[in-house]
Order: sequence, then C-alpha cells, then structure tokens
Amino acid sequence: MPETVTKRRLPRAEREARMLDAAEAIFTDRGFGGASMEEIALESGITKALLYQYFRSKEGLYVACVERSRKDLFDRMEAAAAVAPDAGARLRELTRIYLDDLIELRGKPVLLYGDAPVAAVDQMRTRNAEAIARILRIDFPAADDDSLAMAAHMVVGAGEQLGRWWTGHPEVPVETVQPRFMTMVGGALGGLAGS
Amino acid sequence: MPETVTKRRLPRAEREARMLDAAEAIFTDRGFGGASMEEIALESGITKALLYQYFRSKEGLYVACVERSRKDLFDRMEAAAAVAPDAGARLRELTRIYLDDLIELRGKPVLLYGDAPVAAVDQMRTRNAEAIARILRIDFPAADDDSLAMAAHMVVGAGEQLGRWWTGHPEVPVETVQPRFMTMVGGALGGLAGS
Amino acid sequence: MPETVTKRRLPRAEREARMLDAAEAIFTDRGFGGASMEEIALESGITKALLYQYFRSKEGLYVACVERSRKDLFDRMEAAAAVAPDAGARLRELTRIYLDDLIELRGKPVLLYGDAPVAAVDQMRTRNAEAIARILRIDFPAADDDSLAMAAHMVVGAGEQLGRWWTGHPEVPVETVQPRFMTMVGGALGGLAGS
Amino acid sequence: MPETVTKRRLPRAEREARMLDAAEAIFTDRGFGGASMEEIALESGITKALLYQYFRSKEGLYVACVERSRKDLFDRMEAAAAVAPDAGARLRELTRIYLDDLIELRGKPVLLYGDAPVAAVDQMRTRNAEAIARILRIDFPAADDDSLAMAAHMVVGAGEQLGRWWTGHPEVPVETVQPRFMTMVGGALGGLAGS
DNA sequence: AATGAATGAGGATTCATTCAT
DNA sequence: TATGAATGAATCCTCATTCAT
Repeated sequence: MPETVTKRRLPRAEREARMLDAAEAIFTDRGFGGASMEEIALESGITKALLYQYFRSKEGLYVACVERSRKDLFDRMEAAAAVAPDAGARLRELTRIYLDDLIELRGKPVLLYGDAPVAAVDQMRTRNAEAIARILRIDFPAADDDSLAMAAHMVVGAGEQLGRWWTGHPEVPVETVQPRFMTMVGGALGGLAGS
Repeated sequence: MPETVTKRRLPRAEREARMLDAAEAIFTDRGFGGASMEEIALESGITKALLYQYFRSKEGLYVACVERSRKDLFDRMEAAAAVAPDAGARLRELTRIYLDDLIELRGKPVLLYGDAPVAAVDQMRTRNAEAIARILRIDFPAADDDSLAMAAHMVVGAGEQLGRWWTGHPEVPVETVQPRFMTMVGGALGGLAGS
Repeated sequence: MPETVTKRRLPRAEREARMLDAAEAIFTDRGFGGASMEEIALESGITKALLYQYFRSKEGLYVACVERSRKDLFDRMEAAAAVAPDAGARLRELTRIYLDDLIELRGKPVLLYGDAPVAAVDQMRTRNAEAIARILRIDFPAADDDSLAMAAHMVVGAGEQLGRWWTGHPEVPVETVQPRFMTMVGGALGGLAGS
Repeated sequence: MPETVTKRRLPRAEREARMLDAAEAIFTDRGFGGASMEEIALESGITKALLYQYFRSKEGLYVACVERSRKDLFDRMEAAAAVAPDAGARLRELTRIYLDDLIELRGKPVLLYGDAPVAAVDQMRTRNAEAIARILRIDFPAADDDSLAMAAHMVVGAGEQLGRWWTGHPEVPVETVQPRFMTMVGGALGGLAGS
C-alpha cells in the first residue's frame, strides 16, 4: 500500500502549498489580525515551528499567501493582454478576467486587502499597478511613465473599491458591472500618448 | 486657598481635540495595529482611562480621529458642489479640492486608510462614496442608483490609490495630477444617464 | 475588621517588595534562565502584566532583585568603613561583614551571579568594585585610580570565587576563612600609595 | 567516476576544529544564552544535526569550546611552573603567562565565563583552581588543603575579574598590571605553610 | 472629571533537539 | 557521515480594558 499513512516528509513544494491553503482559509475567515498562527498550523496539520521555518513570520506567510493568488491573476492578465488582437479587445478581455476573479474574491475579503500590515498590502497594490502599467504600455508606447503609473494606480484602486462594493451587492450581474468598469478604465487612459 | 495651580481643567472640547491630535499622530506613525492606547495617552498627556471615557474603545478613537478630517473634506466638497455654475466647473473645482487635501494627507498614510479595523474603514469609504454619489446626482439626475454607486465607489477607490502613489512621488505637481484624475473621473461617469 | 481581605490596591512600595521577594525565591531556586515570569507572578499573587509594569523585563526584575541585596550589603560596608578607628580595624570589620553575608548567600547561588544576562552581572560587579574602591580610598588617599580600581576588582573577584568555593565546603568555619581572605586583601593593597 | 568534487570529507579533527571556531565566535558575540545552535551551524557551514552528533548538546559544545583554550593555558602554566628555578621566578613567570593570555581573552568575554550554564562554568573555574593549587603546592608543600584551595580559588576569581576590568581599560599596559597582580597573589599566599 | 493600579487573555516567536533518508 | 524536514514545548511580552479612589 503506497497509500501514505505517514504525513511526514512531504516534498517541500507540496507542504508549502498545503500551508498556504490553510493560511488562505484562516486569513479569509478571521482577517489578518484575527488569525492565529496556532490555528493555521493546526489546519495545515503541522507545527507552528515549521510554519516559521518556511515563512519567516506571520506577515511573511500572509504575503506569500496573497501573493499566490495575486500573481496568478495578473499572470493570466498579462498573458491575455499579449495575445489580444487590438486595444479594444484587450480592454474587454482584461476587465472580464479581472471581474470574473473578483466574483470569487468577494468571498475572501482579506484578499481584497482587509486589515493587514500596511507595508505588505501597499507593496502588493504597487505590484498590481506595475503589472497594469506594463499592459497599458502595449497600447500607449509613447506615454510618459508618471502618467501611465497614475492611470494604472487609479485603475487598481477603482477595481479594488468596486470589488468591495460588489461584495455588498452580489445580486448585480457581471454584465452590468463590466461596462461601467470598462468606461472608467477607458477614461483613466484618456489623453495618454498613443503610438 | 486660591483655586489652585495644577489640574488645568480644560474644556471638554479642547481635551478632546488634543486627544485626537495625539491619536492622529500616533496612528499615522504606527498604523492602527501598531499604535497602542498607552502611547496615545502618553502623548495626550492624560491617562488611558480617560481616553476610554471619551471614546469607547481603540476603534472608537480611530473612527473619531479619521472621521474628523474625512468629514471636513467632504463637507467642503458638497458645499462647493452646490454652488458650482455647471458640471464642468464642478468637476474641476471638486477634483482640485480633493487633491489639495491629498497633498496634506500624503504625510498621514493612516488617514488614507492603511491598516485598521476593516469594518470601520469600509464604513468610511462607503460614507465617502455616498457623498460623492450625492454630488454626482446633481449632474446625473436620471442615473440608476447602482450605476451611480459604482461610479462613486470607483472614484473613491481611484482617488485613494492615487493618493498612495502620490505619497511616493511628492515631486509631481498637482497641475500634472489633476488632469489625469479629472479624465479618469470623467470616464467613470461616462454613459450615466444625464438630464 | 480592618483585616484586609482585599489583596488589591497595595501601596506601590509594598507591592514591589513582595514581587522582589517572590522573584528572589524563584531565581534562587531555578536560576535566571530556569525561572519563568509566570511562576514569579503566581508566587507574588499578581499578574504577569503587573510585573512588567513595575520592572520592564525579566532582566529588569532580576537586576532590581539582586541590586536590593547587593546594595544593602555594600551600604552596610561603607557605613562600617566610615566609623572604623583605623585601617587594621577597618579591614577586619569589613571582611567580617562580607563573609557573614556570604554565609547566607551560599544558599542563594544566583546572587553569586550564576547564570544571568552578562551585562547585568558585570554591571553589578563593577558597582561592587566601585564601592570597594571608595572604601579603599580612605586608607590610600594618594593611590592612582587605576591601581585602586585593579585592587578593588581583584578583591571583588576573589571574594566572589571564594564564596563559590565556600558553598561547596560549608563545614569550614568563618574563623578559618577570614584570615585567609584578609591576608589576600592585604596583599591586593600592597604597594598602594598611602597618605 | 573520479572520487568527486563535492562533500569534501574533512578529517574528523578538522571538522571539529571548525565547529569549535565557529562556536567560539558566536558564543563570544552573543553569550551562551544568546547564541543559537542554528547560527553556529550556519557559521560552521554544516547542519545542526551534525553539531549534535559531535557534541551532545549546546552545553557540551560550550564546554568543549571553552575547555580548549582553558586547557591550553593551564597546561602551559603547569609546564612553566615545573621548570622555574625558584618561587619568585615562578610567580613572575606564571603571572606573566596568565596576563599575556588575558590580553587575547579580553576580546572574548565569554571565555571569561560570562553567562553560561552555571554548572559548566563552575566546573571550569574549579578545574582552574585545582591547577593553580597543584602549582602552589610546589612552594607550599606543607600547607593544608583547604587553605591552599582557598588561595587558589581567590587567585582564580581575582584573575577573572581583573580580566574583566582590563577589558574595559585596554590602554593599561601589562607592565602596570602585572606588579599589582603579583602583589595580590603574593598576599593570597601569605601565611601558607612553606617547606 | 480624572487617575493609577491591576487584570486577563492571547499571540508570536524561538530553540534545542530528533528522525527519516 | 551528513542532511533537511519536522517537532514540542515553553516563554516573554503586549494590549485593550476596567476598577477603586
């Protein structure tokens, strides 16, 4: 029976994934402050000490945890952006990906950056904005950096807050939300220097 | 016995103001989680117990603290909105007021809602969005509530994140920021049912 | 019945004394590292938090604790030194006081500086040496500072280690120990510039 | 297959020496309590587990570490004592060897027995005192054991504390220190039964 | 109104140490 | 011989909060 009774000695990657799963669940339930490493360890089926061996601190774990889904989303967006035929399609496609993700995220408020160490959250917001900026650069190759950055940051902020609002209005369908979001993004890009 | 040297019985309002000043400073420095009532009391020159007598809890103090500047800003904005001659002027005027305020706020990240009890922060964001919505209503009397709300929330979110970005780029002048912000707001309003 | 059932609200001084008593007992039993604040608090009949409110840390408590008996001893020695009729009497009197104290200290190894934060212990040794130096100054007003300091430090070190040895040989009477200690001190002073 | 590039199978002795070097450095920097096996292993370039395979425990490592230099010193002293022509020369020679060693030791406070498991340290101090006693026995063959032991312990304690003081006054030359130390030792021997 | 004493509860973090390989 | 994964068990300390005065 290779069925594995021994929980012990998992390959690093898998252990890590399990820990992150547990952490995501607990953080989602209790918020950053409310979550205890104790509980996360318990849920992971391992000891606190191991948690600390893998991630340096509670904040480290939190960051790793949010970063995982953040990165996944933005990687998908950047990939989609690269293959979209034109600016219009890109905008439509990307906002859709984002909003679809938001639908799931609505159930995980922490990942919408609820309470959590400011530094960590800001860093992630900035990373998001940088990804957006890279995408925008495709259609606005001549725009100056600051303007592009501002546009990207505004989009990020708007999207985040839109997500919060949506969390409280789950009955509103994505078909209603997307046009509004697209229009807003379109506005944020207004006046940026194109090719 | 002359009526004494010590215990300068400050009028309640002033005491409160001092407490809020101290709280604002400490919250700003350390974030909500990092701030301790102990330190705030110390900075206020009074005792923790009194802090609790005035505001019920740490969260209460935080809310009072942020609400003070939040309310001031949005009251001014609503007032200005009421007297602006037309939609264009209104937009220009309001974004300017907001950005001018942001310039000061950049030094006080907490007031940009850093870490803090999620509930409290969300409530304030929502209050802000409601104020914005009321203002928008002036120019879009026929818009449906949800669309207006979404627009307002996106504006709030975008403004908040723009503020964060600006904090890290203080050299960028308001003259550069305002047009971008205005364009974005304009976009957010695109397609709303006007008169 | 003014008999006091309420443990609460003791005057600061008395509370402090009780805490120190408890701490001394526990430190003596378990050593610095082995002692837990938990246990000390329990023994004091109060909460850990109060312990931390009075002394800043475990080390702070330890220092306060040892300092109390250290200071007591050296105060007595300085007082005795001041009234002794001549150098010989002074030496006899002081070594006696010291050794008598040592007899009790033998049962409290920690106070002979067992394990404990290096910094704290060294600081106390230095304080002792300074007290000794002040006393020596009486009979050697013309000695240079370094020589006096060296003599004092050697006396302190010798006394400390003598105490440790004595702890393992409790059957040896003070009458046997004192002459040897006196001779040694006498040697340490040899060649110091007198009046 | 050549016998490989990696895993330089160091001879046991050298491995051990490296571990002890690392341990000495870390213990010196952080004190016994402050040092962590983790860090020592890291500095050694090996794993904690191996550290435990060589020395049984943290204390074992510490003892081995200090014993190394302690033994070296006292072996040299006993050797020198054996060949010195007379008591006076012996005293001069030995104090000089000790002080020369101290000069190096001043930079390694732990080896002056800072904080550390009481038992281990006491044992080493006692071992030192025994070595001293053996040496003293040469010139005081008729002295009773207790008196000799006391003298030896006082010398050890005085030397240790002198070393601590010297650490803080590195500018004082050995020529100034030695006479004072010799005089003190001479005193400690005063009245011991000679031949 | 205002204080200083006191608490209760919890939480992160660290470490020496041991297996399975 | 040597490792990397894993543990268990404490421990210190901090904080918001409440009484007694």
